[in-house]
Amino acid sequence: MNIYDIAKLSGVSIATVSRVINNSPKVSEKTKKKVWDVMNEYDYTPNVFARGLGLNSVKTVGLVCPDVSDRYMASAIAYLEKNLRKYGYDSILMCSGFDYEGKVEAVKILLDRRIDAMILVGSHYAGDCGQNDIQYLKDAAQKVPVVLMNGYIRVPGVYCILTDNYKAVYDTVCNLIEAGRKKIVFLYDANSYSTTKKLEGYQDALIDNGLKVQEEYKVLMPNNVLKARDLLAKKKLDFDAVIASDDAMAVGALKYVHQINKSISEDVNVVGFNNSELCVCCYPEMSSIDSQEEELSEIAVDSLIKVLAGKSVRQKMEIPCKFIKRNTTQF
Amino acid sequence: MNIYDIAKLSGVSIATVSRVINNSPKVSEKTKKKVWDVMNEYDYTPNVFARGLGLNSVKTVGLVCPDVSDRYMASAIAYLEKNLRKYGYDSILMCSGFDYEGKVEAVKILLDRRIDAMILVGSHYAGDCGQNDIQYLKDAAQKVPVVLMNGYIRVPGVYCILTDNYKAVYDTVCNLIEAGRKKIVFLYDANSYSTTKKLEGYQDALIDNGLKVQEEYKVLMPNNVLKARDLLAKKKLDFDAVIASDDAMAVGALKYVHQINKSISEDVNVVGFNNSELCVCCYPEMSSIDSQEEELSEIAVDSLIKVLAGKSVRQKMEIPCKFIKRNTTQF
DNA sequence: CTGAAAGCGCTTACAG
DNA sequence: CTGAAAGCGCTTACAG
Repeated sequence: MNIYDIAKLSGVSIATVSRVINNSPKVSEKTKKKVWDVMNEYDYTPNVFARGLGLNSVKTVGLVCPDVSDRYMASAIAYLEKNLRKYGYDSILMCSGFDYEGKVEAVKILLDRRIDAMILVGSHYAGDCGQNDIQYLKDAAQKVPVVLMNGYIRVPGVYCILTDNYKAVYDTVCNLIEAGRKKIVFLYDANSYSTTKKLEGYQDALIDNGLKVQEEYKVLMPNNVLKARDLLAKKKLDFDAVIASDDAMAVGALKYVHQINKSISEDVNVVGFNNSELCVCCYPEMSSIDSQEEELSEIAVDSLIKVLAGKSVRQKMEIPCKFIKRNTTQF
Repeated sequence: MNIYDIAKLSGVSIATVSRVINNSPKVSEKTKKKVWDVMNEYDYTPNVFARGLGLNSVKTVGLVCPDVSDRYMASAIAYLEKNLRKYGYDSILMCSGFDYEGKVEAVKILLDRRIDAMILVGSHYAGDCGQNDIQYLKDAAQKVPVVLMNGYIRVPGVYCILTDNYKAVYDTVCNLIEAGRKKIVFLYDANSYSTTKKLEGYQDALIDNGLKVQEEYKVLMPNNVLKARDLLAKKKLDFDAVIASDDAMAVGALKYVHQINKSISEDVNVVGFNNSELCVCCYPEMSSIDSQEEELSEIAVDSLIKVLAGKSVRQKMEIPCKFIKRNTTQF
């Protein structure tokens, strides 16, 4: 069943059928209805490939993230898919991995599929692998609009939507210091854009409060509860507060504190990042900085739709994080 | 730049170019190389839409799950995407939600996109909404191969890959009873296929060990740590073991036990399901039943590829779960 | 408001 | 091993 069949059955030309499919205003209501009825009766669906050939688009956006099994990315992807669908866009998912090659390949596959736009989730696309490694994004942005969620690069055609991670960490560390903490550890798992911002916030807060930035207090580690715990145990660092770039490491730290029989809240404060369910699994429950995936996703999609409609949109949009204070962790 | 340009530039016909694109064995190595060189030089990529029109496929599979932000589904989707890509298939993601309408819509959108196959993740597609609600899957299976991950329905063209949830729970409950537990609670959050199997395993184990199945010990609740904890607190149930259909509820139970100053392991055993990172966040760490997403995803993709290649494949494939015993929970 | 016709860029059966 | 030609099923500028 194709457009010719429908045309024949409804006694019009294929041009007219095409117009009613695309809801063209130039068709009379009467013929519109006539054709619709036939299409419904025979359960006709236009062939996407043919439409694609004609229109050079099938309303698809590429969603790329290093790994959807990561809680943060999964939740972003979920919101994005939902929001995009509202506007009739389907989502092709690519888990690119964290390596440069994987990222380049994912972007290439998507471009070859003639997607209408691309949304990259997580700040691992903003050049954490070196200096010139965003060339592939620049190239991609020449072809389709590119949205970066939680990363920032100043490239025409790349729209960046992010939360203010610098400020979130800066403020938190200031609060910790005001509450009397002096030996504050920063745990992180990557050198991505957002992590770098968090690190800067951490360092600046220390400096602005007259504390020294100590190298051994900046700990790079796997983002994994048990590994984080054990690494801290091995290092035997002496600290009275922890802030981590993701919850899993923070929970690991919390467990370590437990292990050495210190009291969370009394002796040590622990703050996580991303406000995942992990925060309420541990004891005591853990404060965390919420990175607002839902809001970001919404802004990302709205902006993208505007861009696709030819409207102008700001190249960088930053919203504040939210500090989620759990009763049991006080400062 | 299209196939005509390449043909002209390499001095052959478009038929030949098409053949080298498709790596047809009928082309001489010499012309193959000649054409390849031109394609590479001009960075030519065949137009997917035109290919789609000609081949009636663009090597895409639809991935549908109720909600990717669920840990279990996210991890399955991640593995599926990765495995499918190995075979050159791209993945269109659809988060259908848990309602019937959403599921039907997701499947329809995918079918309209002329996907080559469909993989449904989670057992919510196996008819948890009523009796006749799998008609849309039957219809879909007429058009493309359908794979159900962790669900089972006996429908031609629907291939079901699942873990033996019944046995996993049955065995666990038997072990609990042998260890002296008598008041075993079962927590669950839905009436999906797999949950129903788990519930059956729970009940049969009780019966086979001469215990009574008590209705108040089967607790339907939201799959959420704090809500689970609070609901149990409100119910004031007296129990000495808990098994849940997902980790979050189990952790909630564990926290409740903590709250009433009972000892996990001494007084109460708690076992979760899906072996997520939540299990190691709580204290003490929690045992859980691993539902083998990675293995399932691999089998799912392998089977699908076979089906697409016209080979025959078993309609139902079931593998055992793995019990993950954490040191601190003993029985 | 409607139709005839060209065009989108491939694939492939057929002939050689 | 290679090419000419038809076909895949749409969209749309043009003419009326």
